[in-house]
Amino acid sequence: MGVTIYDLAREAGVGIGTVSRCLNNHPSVSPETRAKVLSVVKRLSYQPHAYAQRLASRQANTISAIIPFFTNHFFVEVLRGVQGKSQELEVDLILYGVHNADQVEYYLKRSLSRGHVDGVMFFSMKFPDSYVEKFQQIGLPVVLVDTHHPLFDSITVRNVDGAKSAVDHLYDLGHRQIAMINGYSGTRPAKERFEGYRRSLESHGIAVNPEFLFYSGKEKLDGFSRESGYNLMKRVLEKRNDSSSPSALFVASDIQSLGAVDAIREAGLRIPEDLALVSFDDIELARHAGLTTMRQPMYEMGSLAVSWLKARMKDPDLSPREETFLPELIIRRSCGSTARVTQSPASGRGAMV
Amino acid sequence: MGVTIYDLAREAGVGIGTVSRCLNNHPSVSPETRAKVLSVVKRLSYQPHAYAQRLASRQANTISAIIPFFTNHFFVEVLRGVQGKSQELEVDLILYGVHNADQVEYYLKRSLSRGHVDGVMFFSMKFPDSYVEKFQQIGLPVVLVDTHHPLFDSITVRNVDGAKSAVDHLYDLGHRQIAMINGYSGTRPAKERFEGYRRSLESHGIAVNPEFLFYSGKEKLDGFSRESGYNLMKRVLEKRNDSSSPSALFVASDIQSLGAVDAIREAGLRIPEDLALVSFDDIELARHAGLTTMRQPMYEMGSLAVSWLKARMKDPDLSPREETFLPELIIRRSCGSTARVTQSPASGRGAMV
DNA sequence: TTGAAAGCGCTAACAG
DNA sequence: CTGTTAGCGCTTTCAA
Repeated sequence: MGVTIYDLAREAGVGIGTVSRCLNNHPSVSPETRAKVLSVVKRLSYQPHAYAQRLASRQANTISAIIPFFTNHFFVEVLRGVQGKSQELEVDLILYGVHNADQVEYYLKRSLSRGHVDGVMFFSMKFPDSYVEKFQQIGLPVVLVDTHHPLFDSITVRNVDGAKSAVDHLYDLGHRQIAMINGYSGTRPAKERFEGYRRSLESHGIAVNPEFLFYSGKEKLDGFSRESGYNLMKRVLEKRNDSSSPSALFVASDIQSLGAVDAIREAGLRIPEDLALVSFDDIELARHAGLTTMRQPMYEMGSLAVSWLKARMKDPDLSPREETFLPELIIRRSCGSTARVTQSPASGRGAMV
Repeated sequence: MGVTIYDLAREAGVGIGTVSRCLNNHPSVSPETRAKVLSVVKRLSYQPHAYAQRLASRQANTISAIIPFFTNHFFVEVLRGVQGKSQELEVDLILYGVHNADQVEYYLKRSLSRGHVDGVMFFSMKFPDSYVEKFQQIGLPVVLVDTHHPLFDSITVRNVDGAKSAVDHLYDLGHRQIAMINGYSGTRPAKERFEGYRRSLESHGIAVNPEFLFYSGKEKLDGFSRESGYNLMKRVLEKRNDSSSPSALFVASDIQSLGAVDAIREAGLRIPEDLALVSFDDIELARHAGLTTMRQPMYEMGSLAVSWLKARMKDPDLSPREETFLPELIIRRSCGSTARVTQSPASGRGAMV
């Protein structure tokens, strides 16, 4: 069906080894032979057979990304980074989008299949213990993003420092009664972001007021949802008549913040005059809604993951690396800062047609 | 390094052919032999080598998707559909995200590489003429989504009908002075959406008023951008003092509509009281912003693309198929309809953590 | 029902 | 510098 190196060899009057060498830029080929072969390559519009190459050379030149698809915005940005770097490095990217827990194992198994991929990136989910041994054994490189395991490379965000900056910012704006809306307390981001909140207050000599802590239960998406933000904000507002009511809130995620905004508006209150808000993530909707937030460098994380994977593919015995990214404060309207970053009203990112 | 069928054969005391038959559920294997082999398979935790299989069986069980990454929202939804269906059908999905025109050719070439993929899906861009012949020649299945070519399967949206519905809706709400903000007139969506606009007015006995037509130039993203919407709306508002000013607008895309909203707000006007808006696409931001719009069934389009590709892989000689999806009117706040669909305030789709 | 053997198209080691 | 040869791990005839 297709043109093979045998065809090329016959046509050019050389051996297949020579053809292969030409194709792979091997140094020891005379310029004339090379020219001759390459002209035949062009004439017959030869295309190498990817899998034959991969079988013979014993590398797939392909990596896979196992990434949750339900966390809307994060994955999009990260994926951009992954995709951009994969292309730059000329490796193929197999995308495994996870919608539920079962799929994780399925994809892990699939990636494990010998020769299938040279490495896998695993995002935002707990890496199953039952698989770490398998990967170690096979020696298949793994890079973890937004999650952590001591035996693998991992790229995470400094939630504690980020949260602290967020709350510091609120403090700097004069707020002293700062409440927090959080996700499910069993999750790492919830724990760490609370820790940052705690540290900030502590550093300013303010005790954490348990009345000011609003955790979601173990619900859908661990409470990192618009619904949860809405409901928790309702609770915040109910308590408002008490002696000391918060003048500002640190919300653990933008998506919750969006729900909180709905609740605040419903109650006829103004942001930031009545209640200032700072949240976390900087998803695209946050920009649109004017939320002050802590930006996670998602693109960069995705991109770095690919670079690391590639490095590890070259040298599998590197000891596990860790990189932590510091979130950046993005000042918009919701916090009431006068040091607001000016934004042109028409700064959309792109349109679909 | 890995366990091969030779190991299995030796261990089970049979030939490799038999092992292969067991693995592939070939009927002519005795139950005992099968059991014996399969137990060895399990014991040695054998994993087939994907590329060896693919080389020998001459099919890749992999498809690729060449999809623009700059059109933020559309691609995300479509990708969800593609990914979901790929998984259901157990084919691997190679993702080629396009950021600029050059990449298109690169990826096309890459997909063309013999044996690499069994089929390719091509989204939202003009399929280069220079490549249609190549694909035809190699017989590599292609499915086009949100774009069209007579020689390939294509899945598109009925822009004309959708636009007509949008404008009909405005008419039904009592508007008679309906202007249109459009993208660059050279693009298919711009042409078709205008055509729908025209037909709607015509069917109601209203002549198209050239003064009411606002086209963007051939700028970034062909004018399907927030900036363009903003700028065109400014022009609309400047003309407002004239004898007959529009009471409603049909905007060719949500993203432009978002820019238009900015401009309207800046002018101190209200939506929908002073100006009603209906747009097109139903990107996620549209929901958030309360835009009435025509929803494109993006997930379904992605999903169908994979199904079709698979069908064509089975039977390459099918004649080209076409499917057109009818956009659905999603009523929100921007049009001022009282028949508004009720929406819980907290209906976010998902959070990142 | 089964084993042996011939590819699939390529890379890479080995002679020359 | 170049041709030959031996795999890579699997599928698939073809005999037995």
